[in-house]
Amino acid sequence: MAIFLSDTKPRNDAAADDEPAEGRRRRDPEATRKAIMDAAEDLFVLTGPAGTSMSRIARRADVTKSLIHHHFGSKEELWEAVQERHFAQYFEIQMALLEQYDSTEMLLEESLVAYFRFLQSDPRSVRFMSWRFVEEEDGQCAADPEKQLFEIGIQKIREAQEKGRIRSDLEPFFIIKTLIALPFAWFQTHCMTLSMLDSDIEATELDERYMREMMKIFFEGVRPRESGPKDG
Amino acid sequence: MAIFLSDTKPRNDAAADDEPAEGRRRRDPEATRKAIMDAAEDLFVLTGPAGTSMSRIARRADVTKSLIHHHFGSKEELWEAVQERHFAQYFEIQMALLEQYDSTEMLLEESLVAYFRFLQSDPRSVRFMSWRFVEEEDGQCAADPEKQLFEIGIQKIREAQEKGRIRSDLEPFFIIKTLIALPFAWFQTHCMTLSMLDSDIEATELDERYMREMMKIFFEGVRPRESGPKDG
DNA sequence: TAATATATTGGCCGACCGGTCAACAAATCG
DNA sequence: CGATTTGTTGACCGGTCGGCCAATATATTA
Repeated sequence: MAIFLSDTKPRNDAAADDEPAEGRRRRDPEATRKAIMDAAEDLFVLTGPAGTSMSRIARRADVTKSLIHHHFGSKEELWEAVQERHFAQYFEIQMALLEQYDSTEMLLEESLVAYFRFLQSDPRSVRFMSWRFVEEEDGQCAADPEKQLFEIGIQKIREAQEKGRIRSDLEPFFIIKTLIALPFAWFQTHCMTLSMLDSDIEATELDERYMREMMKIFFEGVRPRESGPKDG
Repeated sequence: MAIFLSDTKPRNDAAADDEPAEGRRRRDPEATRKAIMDAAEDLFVLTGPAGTSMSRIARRADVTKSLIHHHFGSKEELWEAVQERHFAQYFEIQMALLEQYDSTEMLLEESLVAYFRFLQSDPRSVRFMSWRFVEEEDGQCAADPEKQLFEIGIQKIREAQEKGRIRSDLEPFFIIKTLIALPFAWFQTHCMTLSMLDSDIEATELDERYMREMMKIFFEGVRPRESGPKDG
């Protein structure tokens, strides 16, 4: 139940040589905003917006609660700001990944591996997404950048289909959906998967094995067939 | 932001003909426990454990807060009781689905369709699972019934592999992982998917299309190959 | 029926919630 | 330099949180 999580963070570690010993740093609103968002992101990703209190964020960011309200307004606005910042860099990374994908040279395989590696290296993204899903209230519209990523991805897949790299009888949108689902669901259930299996298996090795199997299935599923499907 | 959700529920709707008008129902601890758990489940699934207050649950169940504590102890214990009850019936359904699967007669296809239909008909299960993922704290061990389901599923797939229905070069555990991931991720992101696409598409029709495409990919991926994989 | 057990209530607790406010201090600007 | 803006603070607000407790009403039992 209890999560150990230090609520205080050294804002600057022993680098105050040109500053008077008794004095505070001279104020720096940008750094303050960043410190608040960093602390908020740490806590939000861990306990979600409902489970995270403003005072906890303030303590962790080493500022007063009032200062958070001064910079961000309400808790919800802070949560949205943190989300925006996080997804901005998420979309940047994904966009870079997508743009370096060239249907004539780079295989879809590499994109899938890249996405898998990204989620593997950044579990926060998985949890962030999960909070969004679970938080979803009435209208919950998908973010515009997300649509944009999908549109580009769809176009790339369509090109690959025209070049005969991918089966043409599949709709690109759904291909992407499954392509995302496979790595995401793995890492979303990562903790429970580990606890279900023998604990002497290394997590990273398990990841590799899943990735291999997942890709075997996926790419056998999407690669073009020479002969039509036969039954009986 | 605001979710409309009536906090009170008629415990018995106008069926008090043999009861004195002024009197309360005579007490019924079983029914009370059920009423509390029903209300708690409604709210937990919607706003999560952290976002749901005991008083809200009490109001919705039409009992006092103290009564909840009397029957369940703490909020966490209530949350666990509700989880247990929900997963008990989830596992019961899944077990029934699994047991009717016969590798000689029933195809894996039908199991996948059945799972898809189940999640489609019961969005609460998706949200429940999601809360568990997101709530995960340190040890978070997988429930025993869950392991049991996996073990049976693995065995069924192994049988199918021996009968040549499924590729033998895939580990059954990972086959199940992907098999679950595909429908689950779809419904977890259902709301955002709908908002991303043109709103004139019917949700159920979209579900059907996803299911078809997902199954095309998955079963091309897991079905046995006559010839080995060729490259170049 | 009396005694006991338990389902149920309303009131209360201290802690904490998100948020506001006046005051102050450090930048900025004139 | 003085005036203004703005980052920052601590005290404080009403409200709600989860939980506790004594009292009461109903069932059960002896």
